[in-house]
Amino acid sequence: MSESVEREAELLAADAIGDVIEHWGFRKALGRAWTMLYLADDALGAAELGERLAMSAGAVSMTLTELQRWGVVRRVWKPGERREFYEAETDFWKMISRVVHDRERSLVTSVRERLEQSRALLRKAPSTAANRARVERVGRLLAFASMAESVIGSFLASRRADFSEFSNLLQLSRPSVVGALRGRRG
Amino acid sequence: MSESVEREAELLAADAIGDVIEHWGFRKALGRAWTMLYLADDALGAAELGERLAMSAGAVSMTLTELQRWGVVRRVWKPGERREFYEAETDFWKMISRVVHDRERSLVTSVRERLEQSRALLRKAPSTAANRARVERVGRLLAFASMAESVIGSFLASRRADFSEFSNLLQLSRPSVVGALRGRRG
DNA sequence: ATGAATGTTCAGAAAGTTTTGAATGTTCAC
DNA sequence: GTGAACATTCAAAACTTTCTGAACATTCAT
Repeated sequence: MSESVEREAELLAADAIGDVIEHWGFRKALGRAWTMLYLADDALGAAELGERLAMSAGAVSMTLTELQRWGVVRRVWKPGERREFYEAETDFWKMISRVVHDRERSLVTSVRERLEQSRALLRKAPSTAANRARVERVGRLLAFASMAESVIGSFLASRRADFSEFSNLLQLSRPSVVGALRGRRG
Repeated sequence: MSESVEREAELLAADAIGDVIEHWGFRKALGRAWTMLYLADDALGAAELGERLAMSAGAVSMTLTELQRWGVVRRVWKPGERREFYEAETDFWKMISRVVHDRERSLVTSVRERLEQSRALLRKAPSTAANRARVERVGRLLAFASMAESVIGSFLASRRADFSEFSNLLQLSRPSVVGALRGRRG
C-alpha cells in the first residue's frame, strides 16, 4: 500500500470539491470524478477511476458521460491501448463559463418570462391600491432578474475566471435598475 | 372568484421564484412562501398563506420557521388579533448578504481546509514528479477557493445588492492568485 | 467468426428529501 | 380552569434522486 497516501490525499480533495459541486446543484459524483482526473498523474481509464472513487462501473459511465456533456472532461486515445482514457479540462474559465452559460442563463430567462406573465395578469386586474403595489413588486423582482441576466452576460463576455473585470460590466446595470433594487416596502 | 386573477398572478411569480431558490439549493417552498408574502397586500397569517400556496399547516409552519431563521421573513403582531402574521423582508441586499454570509462562506472555508489537508499529505509523500504535480494542482484549487473567499468577503463588505462596487473589492484578488487560475495542464 | 476487454444502459434498490396530518403545545378570553 | 384558536412537532408517506449490477453492445486481436 505505498500509493495509499496519494490516494488518500486525492480522495480528500475530491470529496471537498464534490461538496462544492453538490452545493451548486450538481451531483457530488461529478465533482469527485473531475477532481480525481484533475489530480491524476495521467489520463485514467473508467475502471481505474471507479476503483479510486469506489463507484460502480455504471455510475462511472454515467458520470463521465455527463462531464463530457458539460465539456469539463475529455476522452483521449492512447496509441496501442484498447480502452479509452479520460482527462480533466484544466482551464477553470472554460469550465465555469460553460456551466454558467448553459445553466444559469436559461433559468434566469425562463424566470423573467414567467414574472412578466404575472405582471401582465396583474395589470389587467382591477387597479386597486393593492394591485398597483403588486405590479410594482413584481417589477422589482423583474428588475433583479434583468440585472442578474446582464451581470451573467457581461461576465461571460469578460472571458476571464478571475472576476477582475467585473467593474466594466457592471456599468451595464443602469442606475434605474440599480435604484429599484434598494426598495423597501412600498 | 373575483380575487382569482390576483391569486393566479401571485402563484405564477411564487413558482418562478421558487424555482430560482430551488436552483440555489434551498427548498422550493421557501421561495414560494417568501414571494407570496412579498406580493401580499398585507402581512398574512399562516393559515392564509397555506391556503394561497396549497400547503399543509405543517409545511407552512416549518417553512416560516426556516425563513425566519434566514432572516428573510418577519413575524408581526397585529393589535387586537390573536394569531401571528408574517411579512417578507423586502430589502434584497439584506437577504442576499445574509444568505451568502451563512451559506457560501462557511462552505468555502471548510473546503479550503480540506484542500490544505490534502496538500499537506502530498507534501509528506515521496517527491516524485507526479506528486509534485499533484501538489501544484491542489494549490490551484486552493488559489481558486481563496479567491472565492475574498470575492465573497469583499462582496459582503461592499454592502450593496447591485454589484456596482465589485470593482474595488476585486483589487483584493492579487495578481499571483489571478495568474494561477489561468493555468493549463502542467 | 470468436471471445476477451471494455463501455453503456436501464430497471429496480437504496438513499435522501419534502410533505402530510394527527397529536401535542401554547395562548388567551371568558 | 376551560375551551377555542392557532402554531409546532414529528413519524410515516410520498416523492425524488442517485446508485447498483446484470444484461447488452461494441471493439479489437486472433
